[in-house]
Amino acid sequence: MNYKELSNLIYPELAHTPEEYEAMYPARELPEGAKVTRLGPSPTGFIHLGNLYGAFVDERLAHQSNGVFYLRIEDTDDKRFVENAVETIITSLDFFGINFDEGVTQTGDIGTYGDYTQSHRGEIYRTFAKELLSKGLAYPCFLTEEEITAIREQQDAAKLTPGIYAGWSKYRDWDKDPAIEAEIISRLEAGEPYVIRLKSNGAANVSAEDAVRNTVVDAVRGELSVPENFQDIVIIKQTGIPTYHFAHVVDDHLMRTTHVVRGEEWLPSLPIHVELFHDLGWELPVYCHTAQLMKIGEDGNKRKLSKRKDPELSLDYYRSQGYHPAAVREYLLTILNSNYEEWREANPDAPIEDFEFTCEKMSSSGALFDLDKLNDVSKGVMLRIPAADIAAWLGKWSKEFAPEYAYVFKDMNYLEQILDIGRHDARPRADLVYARQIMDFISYFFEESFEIVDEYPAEAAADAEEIISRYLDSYDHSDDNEIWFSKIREIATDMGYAAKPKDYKKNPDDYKGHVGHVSTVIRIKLMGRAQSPDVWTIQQIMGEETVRARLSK
RNA sequence: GGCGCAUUGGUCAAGAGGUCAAGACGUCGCCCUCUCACGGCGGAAUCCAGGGUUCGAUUCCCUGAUGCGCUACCA
Repeated sequence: MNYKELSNLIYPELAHTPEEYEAMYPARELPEGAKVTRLGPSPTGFIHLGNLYGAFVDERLAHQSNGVFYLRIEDTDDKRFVENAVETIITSLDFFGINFDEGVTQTGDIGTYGDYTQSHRGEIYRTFAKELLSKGLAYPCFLTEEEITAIREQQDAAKLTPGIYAGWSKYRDWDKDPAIEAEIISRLEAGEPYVIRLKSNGAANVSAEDAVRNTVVDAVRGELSVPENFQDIVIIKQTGIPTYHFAHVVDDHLMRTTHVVRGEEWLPSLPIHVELFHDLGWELPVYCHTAQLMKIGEDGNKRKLSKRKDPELSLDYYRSQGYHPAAVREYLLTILNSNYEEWREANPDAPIEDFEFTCEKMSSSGALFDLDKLNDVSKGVMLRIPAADIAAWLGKWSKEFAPEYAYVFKDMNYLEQILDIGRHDARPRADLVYARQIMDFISYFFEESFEIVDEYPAEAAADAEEIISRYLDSYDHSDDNEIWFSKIREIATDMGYAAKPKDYKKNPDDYKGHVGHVSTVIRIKLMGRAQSPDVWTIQQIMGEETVRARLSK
């Protein structure tokens, strides 16, 4: 029996030939330089910051080159499937502004290079597996788990590289041994389970410097010298489903992906992909192996973001804390491209799309996620969003994640005024960070959440009652900021406080305290806390009634 | 164990064979100031180690260390 006959025995009837698939999915007609990228999540229903990080690279690369960005569902691991996962993936990415041009959507596939769900593409994978079989570049393998374990033990004992490769699977060279040929045929006919393995051309167990190497250009890391693969890796599992390696090669070729963006954990399997592309006679895509986002583990060491261990890094965490998607995007870009911050400083109001993202500017070592930095970036982003938009966005957030704050949204006009305090000054305030923080920051504006949390300053505590009553007596809601403050000064000096903090600092013995202490007493009575924006402005927004009520309580 | 990738302040990082080794976040101090925030000024803080090449290496080479990853019919 020759290779072709064996391939026909394994896959007797297939709808199309490889050539037909090539014709069905022709090279894309796109403008010069357009990049085709894809996101290929497994439907585990969990997307974290690291996924978003990668998705941004794909999205930017495609969209800034007028290319195509598509979503492919990589569900070749049947054990990991989670219900509704696809919906979760699409909606969470959409929330952060990641939109696909093609591929799987909630209402079916879009585009002519599908099907975009790997589990629906069995026929295609079989066709190309058959192609490899018929050329003697793949073979059926009946090794059982026990046999493989035994092989591994022998290899360990002999200090050889573990795995199935030349010399270890008797099925590899079936064509040279009639007995094995007969065994394969009879087991195939009996319907016994088997996998299809690549019959690698590489030489096994040669030293690192003697290994044959190929040069692959990686857009992030530059030239990579990748050693030749020699492992007979599985391309089609017992279930008939392809492994990632095979699906990646077939899909990215047929879907005409130009740039494969993936995490650096794939670097070690690059040799496999290089061989597969070569065996199928296809051109390699441009690889962009990105560094992983890391975090500090319990042991104080850096480690990869983990789905299991870091639920707080799930995208939902940021949504529920109420980080604005634009802030998360902005932060991601700052760690994605080292020249982004500089660009942003020069173009404070430009849309993010104007920034020219490049793989070359990506770091090849993993960055730690930095919440402080995110918060800082967020302040700047929030400043650029109009108060009305923030108010509306907060309302949506509250409905979904924090209904207990419903009272904040009863009067949207009131809320907008609150959010806008000090934001249009020459040196605007930047104190809005994320929704939960904002709820706390503005809590004193609402009777529902107003409470006295700070104590009067020691310098003025004894006089607090008198300060409040004098203040209330002199209070005129129509005073402008200047008159209002001159009255505070008057109360302060009257009662033995310095009109200027400097005077008090110079001669602390001449005064009980300074005007700041006096105004802090008022601030605490009114806002419940020692720190807040300008008192006069807050009073104007709160309204006379509330001000008088709080002062007289 | 083998293989791969990485290594500049606490964090993110720029950088070139000769620099006072950018900048941002954080931190500390001062200034502005009714508090806070904003803003301004200033400080502390970094080239993993050892060899080699060189007049000179943080930069180039080697070795080691450390971290991360891969070593599945998971992706």
